[in-house]
Amino acid sequence: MISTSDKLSASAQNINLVNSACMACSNERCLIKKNLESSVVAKFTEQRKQIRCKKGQQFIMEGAPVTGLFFVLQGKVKVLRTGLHGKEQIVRFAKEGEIIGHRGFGTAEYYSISAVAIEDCTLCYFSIENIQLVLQKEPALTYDLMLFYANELNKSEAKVKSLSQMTVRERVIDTLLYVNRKFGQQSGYISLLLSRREYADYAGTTEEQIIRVFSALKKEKLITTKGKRIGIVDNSLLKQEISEHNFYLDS
Amino acid sequence: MISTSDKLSASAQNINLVNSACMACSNERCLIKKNLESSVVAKFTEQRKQIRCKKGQQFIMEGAPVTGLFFVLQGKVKVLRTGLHGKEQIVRFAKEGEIIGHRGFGTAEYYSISAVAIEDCTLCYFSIENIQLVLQKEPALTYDLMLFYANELNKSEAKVKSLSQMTVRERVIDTLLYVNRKFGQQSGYISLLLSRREYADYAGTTEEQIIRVFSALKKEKLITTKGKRIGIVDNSLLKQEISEHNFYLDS
DNA sequence: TAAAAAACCTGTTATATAGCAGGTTTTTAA
DNA sequence: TTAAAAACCTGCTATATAACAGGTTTTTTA
Repeated sequence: MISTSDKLSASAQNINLVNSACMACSNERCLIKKNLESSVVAKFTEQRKQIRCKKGQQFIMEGAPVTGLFFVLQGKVKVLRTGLHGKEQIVRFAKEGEIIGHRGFGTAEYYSISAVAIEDCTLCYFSIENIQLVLQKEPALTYDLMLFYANELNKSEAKVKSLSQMTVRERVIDTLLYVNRKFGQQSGYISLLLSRREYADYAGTTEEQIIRVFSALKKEKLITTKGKRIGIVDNSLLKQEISEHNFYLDS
Repeated sequence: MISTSDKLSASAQNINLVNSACMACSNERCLIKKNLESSVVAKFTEQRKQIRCKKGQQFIMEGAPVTGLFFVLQGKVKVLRTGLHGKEQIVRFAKEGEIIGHRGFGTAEYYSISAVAIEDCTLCYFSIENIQLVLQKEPALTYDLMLFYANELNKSEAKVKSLSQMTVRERVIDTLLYVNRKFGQQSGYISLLLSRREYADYAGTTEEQIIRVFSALKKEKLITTKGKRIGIVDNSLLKQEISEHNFYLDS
């Protein structure tokens, strides 16, 4: 078994080359990028591996042993877990700068989620051993990661609340607002192209219900649709409808 | 405005006295206790405040500004958030050694939950400023706290899954197993005394449903009841019934 | 220990939502 | 460009669960 410190120094000759990859990276929200002034973190990024993923490709398998952490360099990803009777549940969507696979951190031996590219992606990969090493050496990064987890926890609990207290229509609206907030619109339609089924898997309902609610919202001129594309027409009215549920998390 | 470092040195004369409180503490699972060998953490515990709470008393108010973190020294606590139409939702139950109020950490300005003592409690309190100070100085503690958050996140997402994919009966069983796992039984009944309403608020259903499921489980000789007291008769059969939902989290 | 309050229970009804079936449109790929 | 596949849509039905109402038992408190 090769020790982790060996690995960390193994590719010393690549420092400039690989560092420049992170240095040149424009994902300001990336935790690694944010802590790059630390020499420990900078050295850590030598161990970074870059992975390309085609649309539809799965790069984390639920139940597989946890080997490392992924950061989205470019592209969009859906994070999901397989539920009862194979029904898949979409946990969240991720874009540039976001961490994936952190749920398996620490105690968990196996990934509790799967991750699938919803468009062609470039991913940064770090092994668990390297991460644990750098976290022990760089408290600022650990602190940032802790805050990230705290934030994720808040979002997850907001979802618990939404599932247990919102109607299907409200959850669909909540989902639309979430996707729009996160990915924005381009020429009048949400930039993230999802099937009705995927909306359902995120909102915790069925395809048919999504279709029904979309139809209703369209009739009420709150959204427009064109095939799979969804456009938000009246954001504030949609927000208003779920405002009683303490909608305040920018998740 | 008094600087935080001033506060940390203010009660230097109490070191032995106050430290001994944490030193003598028997909550081995407490993160503070676990990191007490660090002099930074030991010094930090000087700032600990002890609070007593009567049964039913609320010590964190949803929406109030975040001032600090609580640790349960003794007693049992329910953590809840107020939902739509005043319907309360119980997020979790806490016992000795557990952290409360961490959800407000970092970005959040206001507590997203309330905390109420379900029996007489003794709490340890630390202000946010002191905690942030000690976290910056003691990476091991930060790391532990990070893992704690990661774990909480897993539990929360397990709950998302349970809410969206389990039937009411399954959720009730899940709740019974959770409470039993966490608080155990005494003379044949679960040590935590909850009303049917509280079970409902945790399981995400209504009082009536809880009562119906309890009746059914009683008829099937899986549990016994005596007033509010619930006894688990056949743990393994109950587990079996929800096993398809990947029941593996000791939350 | 008696009165009041809280908690518990059961039957009935209402309703939101899931599931099914069969059709149409859109997208993908040969 | 056309065929096949995937995605979308609508009406109908089934069903799990919530809500209501009115009663009983248990617990609390004065």
